Amino acid sequence: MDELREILTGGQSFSWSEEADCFSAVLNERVYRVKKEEDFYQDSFLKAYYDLDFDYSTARAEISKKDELLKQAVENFPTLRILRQDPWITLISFILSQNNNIKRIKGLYDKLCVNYGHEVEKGYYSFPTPKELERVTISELRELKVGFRDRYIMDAIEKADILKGLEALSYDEAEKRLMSITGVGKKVASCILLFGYHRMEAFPIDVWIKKVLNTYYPGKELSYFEPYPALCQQYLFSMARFIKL
DNA sequence: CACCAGGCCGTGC
DNA sequence: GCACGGCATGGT
Repeated sequence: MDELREILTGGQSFSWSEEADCFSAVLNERVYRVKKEEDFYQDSFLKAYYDLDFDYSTARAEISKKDELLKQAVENFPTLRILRQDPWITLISFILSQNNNIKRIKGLYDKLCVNYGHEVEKGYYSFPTPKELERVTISELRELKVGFRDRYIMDAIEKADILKGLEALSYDEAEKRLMSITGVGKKVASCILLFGYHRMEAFPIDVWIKKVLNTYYPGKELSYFEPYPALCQQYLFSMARFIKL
């Protein structure tokens, strides 16, 4: 279950909770419970969510050839993948993520669900829609301990319509529109485009990746990671957290 | 006490 | 355009 833990709770999604014998998430108006990779094959929603159509084996082979660190990464996380998440959920999730750590982001995510989402099964709450958050006040958000991100969330709720139609745009144009939301900079935008729109050309640069790039790839251009920038980035992110640079 | 976490904003140059 | 301080919160 270790690798599944990295994929589901390692920082690309905050929807999943680890329970005694499974991982659970409220998505698509119901609770999903999974224990292993194969559990994703049984349900059409989870199949798409788990990105089963992408040719990961070809990508892994190519990425392994690049260098020793990426080779180790592929060995350590043999079934790593980029989840196909809901754009709205990724927008708010990654606003919450800034200058924050994964454990606390998850805590804030859950508070939003319990306070503003709806119960789809006893004790399980959906992530609130823009409409459910329509009447939220900035002071209510501050009480949930989102901190300085309160006004960013407010702006995101107001501008939620920006998310519609981004699929059709070029990466740069979509990024530009996302960055018109206060609190969405280049890094958060790249996470939304990657995890919410499956834009595999994204390369989110956070504090972990900065350390990896400085330590293992000094002077290298990002084009080094072509043609799988997002996957290389995700492998390196997992490695950085895994090996604790 | 310090420093850090899937950063960004506002200001000053 | 780039550098820098501030920012809420909780953990180490």
